[in-house]
Formats: sequence, C-alpha cells, structure tokens
Amino acid sequence: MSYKSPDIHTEKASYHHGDLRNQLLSAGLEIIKTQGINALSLRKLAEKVGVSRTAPYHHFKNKNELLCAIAAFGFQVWTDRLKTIQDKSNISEEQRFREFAQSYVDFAVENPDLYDLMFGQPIWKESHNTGALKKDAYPAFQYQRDFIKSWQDQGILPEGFSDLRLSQVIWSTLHGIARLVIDGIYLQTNDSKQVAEMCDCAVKLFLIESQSQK
Amino acid sequence: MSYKSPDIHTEKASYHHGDLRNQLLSAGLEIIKTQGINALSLRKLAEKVGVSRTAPYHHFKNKNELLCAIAAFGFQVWTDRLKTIQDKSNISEEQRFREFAQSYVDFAVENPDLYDLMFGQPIWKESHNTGALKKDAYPAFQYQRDFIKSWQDQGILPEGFSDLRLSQVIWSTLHGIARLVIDGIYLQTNDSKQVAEMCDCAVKLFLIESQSQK
DNA sequence: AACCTATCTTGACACTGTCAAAATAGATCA
DNA sequence: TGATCTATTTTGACAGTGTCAAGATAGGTT
Repeated sequence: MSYKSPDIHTEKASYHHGDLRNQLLSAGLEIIKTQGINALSLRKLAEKVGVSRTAPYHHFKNKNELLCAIAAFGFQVWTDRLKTIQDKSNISEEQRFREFAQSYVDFAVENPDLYDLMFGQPIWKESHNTGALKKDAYPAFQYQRDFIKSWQDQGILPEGFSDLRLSQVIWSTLHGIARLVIDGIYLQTNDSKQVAEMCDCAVKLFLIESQSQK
Repeated sequence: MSYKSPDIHTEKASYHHGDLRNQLLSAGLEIIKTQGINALSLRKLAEKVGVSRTAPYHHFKNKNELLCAIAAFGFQVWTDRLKTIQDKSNISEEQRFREFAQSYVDFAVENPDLYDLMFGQPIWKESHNTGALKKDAYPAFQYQRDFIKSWQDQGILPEGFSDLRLSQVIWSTLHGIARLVIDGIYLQTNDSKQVAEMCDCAVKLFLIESQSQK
C-alpha cells in the first residue's frame, strides 16, 4: 500500500524535481503511518523529500488539499478491498456480510491514522476542495450501499427500511466501532479479541437468520 | 449550560485574579460553541479573559489538560440528560429507549464542537492526564450500560449478548451516526429529518418488538 | 514587620501554515 | 541555434501557535 509514480524513472525525473507531487503523497503517507497524522507538517514533509518549505504549494493549494489527496488514496485502497470481498466466490452471503463488517473495522485498526484522516473533520468540513476527495470517497459509499441492497434482496438483511437508511445505520455502527477503538475510548486498540466480538455482535444483530437467538 | 463560579463574587475575587480557572473554562467553552474547537488557542483564550499568555499554565499543566476539563464538563451535562431520561415516568420502556437514542444524537448535533472535543482523539490518546477526564466520562458510559442491561432484562432488547457487548454496539451505532452527521460526511448536519430517520431505523433494528416487521 | 508561596507577567524559543518576490531551468518558437 | 515563455523551486518574511525560564506581585502566615 504505497504511492507509485506513473513513470518508471521514479528516482530522478524530467522536470525540476520530477514527480514531486507523488513523492510528497508517498512521504506524507509514510509519516502518517509511522508517526501519526499530527506529526505531519508541510515543512517536515518538504525536508524529508529534500525540497524547500514552499515547494509543495505548487502542487497543492494548501495543506488541506494535500491531506485530501492522501485521504483519497485511502478510499481507493478501501474500495479495492471491497472489490476483493465482492469477488469472493464459494462463500455464503452471510459470510460475506461478516467479512465485510470485520474488514471494515480491521482496515481502520490496521491504518488508524489514515482512517482518521479519511473521516476526520478538517477534510470534510472545508467545503473548498473536497470535490476531488468525494470523487474517490463516494464510490466506496456506493459500494457499501449496493452490498446492503443486495443482501436485503437476498433476504438476509431486514427489508423494512430503505437500502439508504439501512446502509447508513450499518455503516454508522461499523464507523462507530472503528472510531471508539482507534480513538482508545473505553477499550484498547490492541484488544483484538474484544474488537472481533463487537463485530460479531453487530453482525448478529443485523442478520435476520440469527434473530431467533434473540 | 455554562460554567458557574463556586462563589457569588464572580466579577472580582479574592486572589490575584480570582477564579481564573473557572473563567478560563467558561470562556473556553464559549469559544468552542461559537467559533469551533479549532479556534480555541490558549493565547486568544487568555486575552479574552484579560490575562497574560502564560497565566493559564498555573491552573492547567498544558492545553490538553484544559481541554480535558472542558470535555469533562460535557460529560457531566450528558450524564444529567441521561438522568432526566431515566427519571421520566409514565413512559413505556420502548419509548425511553427511543428517547435515549434520539437524545444521544441530538446532544451531538446541538453541541458538535463540544462532542468533538469529548470524543476527539487528542484527549483520549494522551495517557497523561486523562484520569480526571475518565472520572467524569465513565459514569456516562456506565449509565448507558445500565440502561441497556435493564432493557435486556425487561425483554425489549435481545438477550443473546452480554450487556457489555450490546451496549458497546448500540453506543457505537449512535456514536457513528453522530460522527457522520456532525463531520458532514455523506449527509448534512442541518438535515434533521434524515437524522431522525436514521435514529428511528437504528432503534427499530435493535428493539425486539419491531423485528416482526422485518 | 518579615517571609512564604501561589499567582501572574515578560521574554524567549521552536515550530507551524502561507504569502510575495526573486531565481532557476525545461519547453517552445524564431 | 538562440530568445523567450512558463512551470517550478527557493529565499525572505509574517502572524500565529504551545510552552519554558526567570522575574515581579501581592495575599496569607508567622
């Protein structure tokens, strides 16, 4: 999971610096993963890439736009994972739903700071440049909604609600679990057993089949 | 919903400045409510209260500790609202559950920046001084858990799970809805009709009685 | 009256995001 | 080829941030 330059000559490229934009994104993502989102400053990032403080401003309007670009990458990764889940054959639909739910929380727990960036407020609240971000984020949302709708059609998720509402609520549940876990509220990130149990509990609550156990 | 000084002489008090600590908390809360959490800087806060930049450091170890104190106040307010819900008589338990869920999201939507502070990472991730914060936060969590347990005992919430797990998942759902809404992800804060519908959907999913509709 | 100690201020440091103006160098066209 | 254009990068600067160290102040205590 890392940025790749579009060309082969990643090291030294044609223009002044070459693919500064890509390297900024790549280095930014690495800082986020290793030192956390709060440790990412434009200046340190520029230094890491070996360029002056203001060079990034010729590739991103401001810091927020750079963060949006990294977050967009995160959404691409998550969308890919959704595709993988969709493409799995010889698997029951209940199992696919379980995997979807568990994968969602896993993705957040494995990339807490990236997830934090993807769903942190600064990015979404600034109404300026979120257009590019939404372009990558909405497919993921749509994917999830399509999943839910298909499970409703197949009768393993309740049909008393619109697919929009149900997908919003299920998403909220997974998002809420992810947030509480990675923010260290009430429970700890490293307690993977408890996290898995929470996912399992959520899945069972939604699945129609296991309602008899209630 | 505002800080009150313990004494009557709020204006000018005994010591150097008087109840600087309380005024810092009060002014900080006001900034958060009016200008948002990101607009709150120690320096502007000090200026607002009419004191030098470093004066707050004699009442709070650092900025995080001040934020924790404000967040703790938020938890007190929320706990009070939980009590109000608990004390309501001539109301069905299903209705009490509905009200609990709706109130949770309402509280977040009405005080987005305070909620953001209460459940934002910086506060919870710093392991130093969260002791005082937990003292005010955990009663709220416990309250919620007791609610869930009582509803399980009364047979309106599924009993196939431990009250801990179920309360964690229900809390996650409400927290997730709240976060998605106030962070402006996918839906807008001001679309109160949609938010209410999401709450209603979540409530129906959890309540045993409405399972037949599924 | 002398001291103590909590409180507050001034000065300073390192860090941040961002703008304006100058410098550089690849690309384009004569 | 050489001149010019334009995208890119740099240097300098500004306002703002959290926080520390050292000094000033003033109420409470002996």
